[in-house]
Amino acid sequence: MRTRDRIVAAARALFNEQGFGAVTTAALAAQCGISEGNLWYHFKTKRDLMEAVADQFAETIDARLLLRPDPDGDGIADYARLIGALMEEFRLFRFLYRDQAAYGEHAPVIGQRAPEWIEATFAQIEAHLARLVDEGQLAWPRAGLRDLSINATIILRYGLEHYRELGEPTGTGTGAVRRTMERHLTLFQHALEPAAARRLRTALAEIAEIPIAA
Amino acid sequence: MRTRDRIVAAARALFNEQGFGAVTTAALAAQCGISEGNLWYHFKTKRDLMEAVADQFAETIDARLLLRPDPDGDGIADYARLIGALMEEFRLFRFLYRDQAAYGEHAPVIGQRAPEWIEATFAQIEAHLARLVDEGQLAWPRAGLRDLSINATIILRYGLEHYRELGEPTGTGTGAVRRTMERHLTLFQHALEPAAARRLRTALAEIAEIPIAA
DNA sequence: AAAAGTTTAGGGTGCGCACCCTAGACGGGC
DNA sequence: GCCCGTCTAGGGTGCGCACCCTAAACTTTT
Repeated sequence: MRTRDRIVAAARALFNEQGFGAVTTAALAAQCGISEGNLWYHFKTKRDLMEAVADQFAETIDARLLLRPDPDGDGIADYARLIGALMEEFRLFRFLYRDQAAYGEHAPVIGQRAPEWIEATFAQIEAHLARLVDEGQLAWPRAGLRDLSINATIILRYGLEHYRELGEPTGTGTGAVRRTMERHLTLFQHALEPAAARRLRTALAEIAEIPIAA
Repeated sequence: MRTRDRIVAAARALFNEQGFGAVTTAALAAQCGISEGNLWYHFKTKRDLMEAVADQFAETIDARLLLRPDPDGDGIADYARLIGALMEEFRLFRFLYRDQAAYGEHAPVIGQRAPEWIEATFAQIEAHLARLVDEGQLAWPRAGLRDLSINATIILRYGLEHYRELGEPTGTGTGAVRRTMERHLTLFQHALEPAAARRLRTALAEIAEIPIAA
């Protein structure tokens, strides 16, 4: 891996743990096992580094937003795939999801595009849920799918913070990701066809075991 | 109002807007219309000031946690009262609710008590919802009330951030508070007796108009 | 082998910020 | 009038941090 990429990855991880402001360039250089001078060779300012992370964030979101329910596929599997991708994103860029509006100042791409991303995410989830309704796996009024999508997004997104504040560990392997996904299921599991509910639960449990690209 | 109290109130408001770290003591003094020296007369360190705000936070939560559904009262009114108190708290101490775990380092009371507060909040909401079930106003399985309470807490709590990120104004008078409360209603309004749903909606709308102690 | 790119080590700067210090002014209570 | 508490003004310090600089060493590419 190129040094520059290693720096961006380490920065993202440290920002997730401590927040952007609390991570010193000295600590970051040490984490990468490089000299601070080398950090400055690759990035002119700390803000440039933030923008590199933000660009990755944008790319990740753009790629995820391409996910669509397959018309000839399996709605449950497609939905699980989407939720898995979302959770991965929330974890990879946790500091940005913790207080995204505040980072808009540091990285213009975020400030400009956050609203559109959020709306597109709701629409994406809604499309997947609508597929479940079409397949007879979910009994939910069409008019209520948007609200369900929004609520699901909020629950998934803030789930890890929720467990963190309860004093529970939230890192990989702790079960927090699985619990977060299960929590979001409580929004609509009563309206799922029982076998579909079981399949979805199983699919999400498998996804929860996949470690993220640290 | 005593200067010390004015300082604490101004600090809380500025921390809500900018976060603790981004508020300089110089800016705070200016906001209070006092000299910086006077700020240091009242508080030895910035952290002492943080702790004063945190103490208020703790008191507010402890007082709110005393709210109980009145056995001889009206479940809907009691529930609205609780939700109103919660929303007020989320707004008064918005910065602490934005990233509460991170503030545990600055103010020990938060770090030590956050888990217990959160659990108590769930139980409180659950008790109020159970009352609605008992009164026949809400059709919800008793076993599902805890999940509903948790989800409601998360939605209410992060609702303002949600609108903020959509680029919508969230201050007093913008309708964001009302929309947040309505959003949480989408979790269970389909299970509310129709007249009860209308009454609750009306009660929450009235609460949303009450400005918070700036 | 030479050129280009990357990295190190070690010194440094400038700035922002929390906080200190001091003498004196002012206001309220006795 | 005295005492005490509160506040001001204006000067300051020390520290943490992002970032700079430079020569040399090392690695990769041509």
